[in-house]
Amino acid sequence: MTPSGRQGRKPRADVQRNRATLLETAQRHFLRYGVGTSLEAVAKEACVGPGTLYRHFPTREALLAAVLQTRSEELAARQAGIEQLGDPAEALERWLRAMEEYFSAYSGLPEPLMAAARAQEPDSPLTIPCDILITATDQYVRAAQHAGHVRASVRGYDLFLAACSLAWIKGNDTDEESLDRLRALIASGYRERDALA
Amino acid sequence: MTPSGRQGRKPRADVQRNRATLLETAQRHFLRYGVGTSLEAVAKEACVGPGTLYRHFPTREALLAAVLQTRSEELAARQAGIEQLGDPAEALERWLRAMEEYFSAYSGLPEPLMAAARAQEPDSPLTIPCDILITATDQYVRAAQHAGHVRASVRGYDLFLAACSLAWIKGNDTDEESLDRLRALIASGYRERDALA
DNA sequence: GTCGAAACGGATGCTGCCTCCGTATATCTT
DNA sequence: AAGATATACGGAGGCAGCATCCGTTTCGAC
Repeated sequence: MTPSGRQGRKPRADVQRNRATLLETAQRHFLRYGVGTSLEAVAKEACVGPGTLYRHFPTREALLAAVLQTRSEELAARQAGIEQLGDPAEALERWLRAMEEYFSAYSGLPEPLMAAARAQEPDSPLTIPCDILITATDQYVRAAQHAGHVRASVRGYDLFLAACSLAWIKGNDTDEESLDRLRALIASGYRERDALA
Repeated sequence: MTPSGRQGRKPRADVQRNRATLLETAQRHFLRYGVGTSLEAVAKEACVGPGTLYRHFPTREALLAAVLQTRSEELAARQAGIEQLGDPAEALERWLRAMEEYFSAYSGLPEPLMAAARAQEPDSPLTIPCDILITATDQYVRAAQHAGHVRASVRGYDLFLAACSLAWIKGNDTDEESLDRLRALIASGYRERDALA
């Protein structure tokens, strides 16, 4: 029998401390060097051995997912703000922008996200968060479609992919002007032509 | 004085042979494993030492550019065919599709292309080919704009980026159906709304 | 055949990944 | 307070890939 209900022993203090330090350090390194940064370097700067890092986070993706948890909460906060306004078209637009920024948090982030998004079985720790985002996007899309602002053929997944692409392009140091034109191009691609607006 | 006009010595035969074998092998490996494949493995399969590979192609990008040369010629051929038809809108559409396929030739190809595209100084062997493609795209765009089929705000570079993104998404094993919807979305983004048809 | 330039190729040093297991330590027991 | 034990630590080590350097080989010229 596993001691599932109550643990027979209080969890050790150093575990939580190390985990927190690792997450903090990893976030800094992802920010500075991208998601491909050396995990050994992260471990060293967190003053733990590589073994400890890998015990806490078995794969790079697991670490990434844990670090991303914080950002996800920020995104949720923005989501709450977005849903305040009644205009579904505006809401969709802002949501897409929020996702794009979320995806641009660290350079190289779009790749693992894409990989996780198409996996049906949650073999990656990123699959669940991705599915949540896709579902959320779909809801914004449906609302905007219902109000006649978005073409019927558009799926939430399509715009998820679009946001991912924009983040990818952004991560390649493309100038903001070109990005704005691309965003506009995509927007006028999903918007209904004879919108009531 | 350098013997620039004529070489003082006939080029060695093994040089050309090795180069050809390396290109052939590299193409196979890029095709099977993507542009990130192990260069050591390529050298080994081509029956040369790593030193030889690096002497012929100092960087991964140099090798990639050389391999891509072949594909470029195919693209040029398609371009010739495209310019036959008089419809500029159709021509642009086909050109974009051709570029997308070109970019999808090997998995991981879009990244170095993007990196090369934004470099102004040809520090990468891929910069020149990229500029050629962008210029070509711009010409197709202008022609289509002149005929009133494409919105005035669109630049060739924008659609180059779009094609690159599509290839990137494609390289992440996205299903063809979603890709088609994205292509349609982009197309209806750059097309003029009140087109003459 | 000999010579010299040119090219070869693999040994080498480096970085990063990931695992395994002897050691250290936090918590529990009495 | 001190021993017992589960739990976690950490770094050594094996592996793979990159990129270089230099002693050796090979090709072409004469």
